[in-house]
Amino acid sequence: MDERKLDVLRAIVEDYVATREPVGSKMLAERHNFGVSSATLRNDMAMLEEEGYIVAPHTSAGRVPTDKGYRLFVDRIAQIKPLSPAERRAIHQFLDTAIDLDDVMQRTVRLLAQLTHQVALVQYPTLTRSGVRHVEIVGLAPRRVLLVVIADTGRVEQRTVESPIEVTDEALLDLRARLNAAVVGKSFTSVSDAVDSVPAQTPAAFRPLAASVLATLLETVVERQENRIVMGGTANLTRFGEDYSLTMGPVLEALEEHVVLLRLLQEVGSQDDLTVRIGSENDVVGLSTSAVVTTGYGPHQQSVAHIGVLGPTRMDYPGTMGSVRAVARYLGRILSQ
Amino acid sequence: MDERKLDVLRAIVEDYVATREPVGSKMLAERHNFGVSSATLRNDMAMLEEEGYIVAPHTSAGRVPTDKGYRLFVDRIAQIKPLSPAERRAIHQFLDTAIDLDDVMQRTVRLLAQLTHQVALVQYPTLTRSGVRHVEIVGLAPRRVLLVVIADTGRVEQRTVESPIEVTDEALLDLRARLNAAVVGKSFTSVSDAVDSVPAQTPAAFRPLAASVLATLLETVVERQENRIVMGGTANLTRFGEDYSLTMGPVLEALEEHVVLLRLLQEVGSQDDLTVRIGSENDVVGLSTSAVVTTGYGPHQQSVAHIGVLGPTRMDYPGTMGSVRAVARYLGRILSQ
DNA sequence: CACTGGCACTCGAGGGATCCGAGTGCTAAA
DNA sequence: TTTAGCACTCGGATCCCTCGAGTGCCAGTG
Repeated sequence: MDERKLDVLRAIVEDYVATREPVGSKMLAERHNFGVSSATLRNDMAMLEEEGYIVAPHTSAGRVPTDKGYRLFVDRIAQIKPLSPAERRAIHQFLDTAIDLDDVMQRTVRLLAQLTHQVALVQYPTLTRSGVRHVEIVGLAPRRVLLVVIADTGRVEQRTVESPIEVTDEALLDLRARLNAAVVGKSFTSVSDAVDSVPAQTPAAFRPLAASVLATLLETVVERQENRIVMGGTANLTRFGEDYSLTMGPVLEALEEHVVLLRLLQEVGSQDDLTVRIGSENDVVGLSTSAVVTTGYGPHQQSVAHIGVLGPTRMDYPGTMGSVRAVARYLGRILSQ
Repeated sequence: MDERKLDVLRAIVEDYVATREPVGSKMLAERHNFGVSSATLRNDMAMLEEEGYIVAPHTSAGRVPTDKGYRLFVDRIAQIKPLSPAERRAIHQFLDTAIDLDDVMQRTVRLLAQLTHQVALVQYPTLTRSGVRHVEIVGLAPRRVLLVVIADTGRVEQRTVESPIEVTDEALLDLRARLNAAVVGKSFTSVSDAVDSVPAQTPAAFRPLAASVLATLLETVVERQENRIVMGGTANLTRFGEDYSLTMGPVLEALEEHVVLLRLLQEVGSQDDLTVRIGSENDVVGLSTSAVVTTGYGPHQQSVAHIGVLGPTRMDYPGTMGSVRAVARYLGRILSQ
């Protein structure tokens, strides 16, 4: 691929993102110092169009990047833009004052929305790769107990359990001790193996209770692994001009489906941490004019969940990628503590 | 106020809500059987306009209700529309299968959005009027413990506490027992009194730990009383025609401010359970063309939190009010269990 | 006194017709 | 390979006109 043609594509993407208007050969020659005439650029643009990187909305208008064009831009041209010192400071101030996990998630999502001027998505740390710090059982009623599982990421899951038998304090004490002995320190994925032997060891009188509690525990760690997602900045959707705002209905609908959100966040591309999916690359209906930038995060450089940003395909990729990466790193550092 | 003039206003509101277009005297005479001519209606409309209930967008257009007009409609004209059997069934099916409090809230918000085709808001049960079921303290690190407070509504609050002294199992056991003895069964508002005597009774060695845990406990019950709100159905904002969609930016912004949401939900009007705030009656910037319908809910007929719906002032008030009330009642019934 | 029919008037929406200019592709020359 | 020139296209803006729903007012009627 010709060096100058890449430059031309870069210029088209940047100008289009900045002005929201199709860019023509003349403007291009004026604003950038290519050292060649607009006629030459026209030739290059014709070739770019032939190869499918740009397209003209109609005959007498300039060119607009296609999804393929953005893809090439992201893959081969764009340099991830590092944050400004002011922005870095903002991250610190914003996140360091958080008081608990919920608060961290809330603040992260706001921060990300503010930095990128787009819709921010933050997934709670997944249980899969985290470990169990403590299991607590509390009697609520004669035949009902509350099961609380505390992960070492600070996340807490609770479920009520109906017991087939009357619950005594003695039974609770016994079961609590056995459970904690069995699972504390284990990873969530290995809980199922770890509790295998618990029923057998439990005194026969408590066994029905133990069985139902264990069943619920397994459900909790297996089924509800990656449940919660926080979203923010939806108001930013209106800031991209009418053409995008009008396609906003489907976008908002998609964003309300947790399943969809999870798919968006979790479909990670290569081993490269920063993933960008552009337009039709999202196989979600309604997001054909949207792009998603995601990355993993987690304590100690391992990825336990994802964060990301959604906006129009016509977005500032270098800046967005920089913000997402920076926030993810800082978030990981906070969770490491 | 003349009987027929009220009828005319009703017809104008209903037609305008249905068609989204200013209604003129002719249409009105055709569609409804007033038994009088359009000229008579014109006179009535002129009076209604003089009194500020309706207004003409421009000379040669029909009339549109003002906020004051909607207000009169809601106060004196509208009959709350009961749900259809199918809708009732939907509520049951939707809410009965919920597995925990989070799930109940999630499902409620979806349900409400679906029933009303608007933005639904659901506040978690407030702690203020609920009682403490259990307090749990778990050691996380030598100098850090996790405090978990379980309310009798099933809501769970957790906070980490930094301890000034090394935390021993013995200290935890002691403190846990004392705390639970002091506060279990008490309402959240009386917790502060209930724990007064705890530090004095605590062995001197544990007292610094007790102090910091207590401080956090009080913070939790006092400060974070009415924290969480779930929202859904924002995509419905796009379904009301362009004129409303274009004012959507400010609306979405308002909806992202938790403080604003809380204000919206909590500013209850009279003792009457169903509160409607129309247009400028919401002193929130950006909601001048929106209306909010809220009501309280809670177990055993007492109101511990609020739910509501937000949409354009041009909304189906009778239907919306019916849905909100029905969902609130059923939600209360579920929480009573 | 309330209602009605008639009438002149207003004014926004919609439908051409026209113009303008940014942008294009092509060709021939440097 | 690049450039200058040129004919051509076509969407957007502007203006103008018509159309019709809707209004207010007035004089007449039961």
